[in-house]
Amino acid sequence: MNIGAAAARSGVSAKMIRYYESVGLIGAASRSQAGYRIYGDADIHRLRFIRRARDLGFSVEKITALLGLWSDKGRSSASVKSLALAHIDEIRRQIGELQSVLATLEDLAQHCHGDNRPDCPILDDLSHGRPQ
Amino acid sequence: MNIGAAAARSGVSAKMIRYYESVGLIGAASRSQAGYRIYGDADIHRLRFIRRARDLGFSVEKITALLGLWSDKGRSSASVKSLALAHIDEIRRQIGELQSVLATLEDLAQHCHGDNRPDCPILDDLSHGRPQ
DNA sequence: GATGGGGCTTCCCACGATGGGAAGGTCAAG
DNA sequence: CTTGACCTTCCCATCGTGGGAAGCCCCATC
Repeated sequence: MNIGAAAARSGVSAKMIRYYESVGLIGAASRSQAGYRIYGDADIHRLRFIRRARDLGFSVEKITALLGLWSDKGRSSASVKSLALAHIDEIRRQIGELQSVLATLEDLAQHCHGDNRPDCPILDDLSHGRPQ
Repeated sequence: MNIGAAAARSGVSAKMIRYYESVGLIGAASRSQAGYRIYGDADIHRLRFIRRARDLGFSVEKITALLGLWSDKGRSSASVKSLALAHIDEIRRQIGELQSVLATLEDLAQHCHGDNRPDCPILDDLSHGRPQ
């Protein structure tokens, strides 16, 4: 299977497959006589794993660790879980930050009458760091 | 005031002040005879505005629009509010995505016993796209 | 007046993950 | 054999930020 077919079957673009190879997330694919990369079912499986993990927000670096645990038959589920929990904490932190920003903006927008007058608490806040 | 002092007083690094100038977010600063950038209180004010807006997650592009409205005495608060509301929607969307990912990960982590056995629903999900 | 240290300048590079595109080789169908 | 789709490598761009080098400038201290 060429890289295009592998991309279609894995949901990872050809561009990204080459990129993942360049950063060592997947090993160098074997090549045809013409130099085309050749992939098998195991590669598709691995690429789908990567795709799913990316969708869940894991960085390439974290996925490297996950892939190591995935292929390590003797690993403990505890080590996988700790990676997942760390990621969960990170996401919770991001959500918290966004919610804080959101609350500020909602508050500002609520106090902005939004008509044709130029007075605007939003700009006042941006300008002075404090409402009014 | 030189760029270092302006950075200290605005909370925007000297690097970023030069960057904002290069992308047109702030005008080119006047220069001393030696070529040093010179800033005044109005510039500090503008930089603080930018800093605050960045903290609230506005992109440089959006800040360009906000700055335009800020300096336009005849603008309506409605136009500012619509920018803010669009940003609010964007943040809500981001929070929603993160919450969806979080729910998935929490579910997976909850079903991973996290002991020394190798069975791990997290890796199973990443591997097959569906638990088990 | 010389010297040193810190600040300023511009320019290049890096991040992370992704896409775009050019130039050139290859394959398969007609 | 031609044509079009596919593959290769290489470079560039994104977005906002930081690091660092080479070279000039300013001020204080000796």
